[in-house]
Amino acid sequence: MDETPCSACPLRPLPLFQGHTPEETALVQSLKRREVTLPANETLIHEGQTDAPLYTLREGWAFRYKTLSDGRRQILSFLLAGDFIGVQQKMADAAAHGVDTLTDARFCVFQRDSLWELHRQSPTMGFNITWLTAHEESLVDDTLLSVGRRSAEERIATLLILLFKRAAALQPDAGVGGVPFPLTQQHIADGLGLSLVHTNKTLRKLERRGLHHIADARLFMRDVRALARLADLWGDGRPPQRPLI
Amino acid sequence: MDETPCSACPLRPLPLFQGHTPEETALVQSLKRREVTLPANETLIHEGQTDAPLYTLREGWAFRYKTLSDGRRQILSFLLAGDFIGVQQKMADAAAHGVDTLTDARFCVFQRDSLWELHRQSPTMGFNITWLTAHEESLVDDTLLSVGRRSAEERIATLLILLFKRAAALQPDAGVGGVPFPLTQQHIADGLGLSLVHTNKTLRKLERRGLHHIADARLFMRDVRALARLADLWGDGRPPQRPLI
DNA sequence: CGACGTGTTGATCTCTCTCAATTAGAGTGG
DNA sequence: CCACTCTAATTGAGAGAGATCAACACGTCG
Repeated sequence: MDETPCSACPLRPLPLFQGHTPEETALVQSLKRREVTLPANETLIHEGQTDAPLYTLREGWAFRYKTLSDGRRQILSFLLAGDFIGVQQKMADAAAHGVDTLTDARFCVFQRDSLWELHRQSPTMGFNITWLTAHEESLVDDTLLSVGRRSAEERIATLLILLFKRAAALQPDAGVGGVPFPLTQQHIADGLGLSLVHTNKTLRKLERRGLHHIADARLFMRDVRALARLADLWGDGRPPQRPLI
Repeated sequence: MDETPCSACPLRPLPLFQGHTPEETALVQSLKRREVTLPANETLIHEGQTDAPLYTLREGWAFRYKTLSDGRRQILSFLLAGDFIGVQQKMADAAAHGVDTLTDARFCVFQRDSLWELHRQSPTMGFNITWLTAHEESLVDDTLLSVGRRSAEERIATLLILLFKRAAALQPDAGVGGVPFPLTQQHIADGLGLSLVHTNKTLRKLERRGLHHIADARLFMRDVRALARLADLWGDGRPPQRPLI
């Protein structure tokens, strides 16, 4: 219906999408099939679904997840505007992951074989895809480090910092007045491998200490330094210290 | 020195590498710089190193990992012959991961920009790279599900099954006499977000129950069904049950 | 108004961690 | 051949972070 052409995509001004030639934009446009909008808390891709098309998240928040047969759920990553969805879906000998929305969301839909067409017709775009895929993986790597080796406090501090960064990068003012934060505590718990109750208690503890504040689906960072210290994160570049012991 | 040409690469007969044309093989050969061999328990890529070249693991086992500044380590994935190393390294705003060998290992070394050359000169190969990268991520996804939501017993069962599958796929007899298993219990612990002691106790419990057996760096599966039940894994395709509650 | 989803808090319970000690093998040097 | 050292595996005991159970508060909505 009221679909935006790729050439006027609101995501184009973002740093990530700089440098696309008009031809490349036209190519993407030609592969795009349609757009879909979904309300919050709906399923875009069902777990185990194998024939899902390729999506791009144009607006809103979503997340990828896997569940065990008894219902335990692990959120694998959160998806923000500009993220790719479904590259991993292809040819899974292991069952794939599901994708649900966190907010009302709008997706661009591409045919499954667009991935190949993109590679074939534009090596540059193809290269970008691998880069994006690799980058996606590095997000999961970070989460795995958290879930595997950080305490609850540290995990939450890490999540807040990383999500804040990503959300702030999407808005011009870089988040001075806070950034959108549509996750419920259940989502945080499922993203960090914690129970809902313990997530709540830890979140409250950090908030009471004045490290952050969450209200009306917005996240405010009150003491990034303290959070970063907790998270054992140093913006860019790790300090030159090696394991001390 | 005694380097094998790509056309005679021992990995070529594997299903993953079928279907490469002679031209594609020649292209890879032209981008290959050299080979390196490393003894067991050595570092191929240091954590935080940003200028690492691209590698292919030709023979042996290795693993990717991240550590916190106090020494806590999380193994992100295990690498077997045929695996790609270093695609994620590029342009990391977060510090990258390290790569260590588990056994004596042999790597093929490619220039950093080979990734781009490959895309430019052969869309097919470029497409394969994204596919491989996406597949790598799905391995990490699986581990994240384990570490986030499975109990110690379940995690170990899952790891044994998945590693057995991968190792068996690399040998003609499909692992009837067991497969190589060069991990120490510390590696298992670091790969599953467990402590060494608890890993040992859980491993022994499963072994005493007759589910598996590890000896002389080899893994024998004694009761795959029981392990799969524990792991909540069903070979291919998830049973049609939805979360029950 | 009752039902529901989300957040909050207190009280147990338990899985897993940490600490400590021992065993077994491989390698080294005398 | 035998101390000596190192690494990996093993086992017991006690401690603790986080899970589970149970209530309750609050806002939204049909």
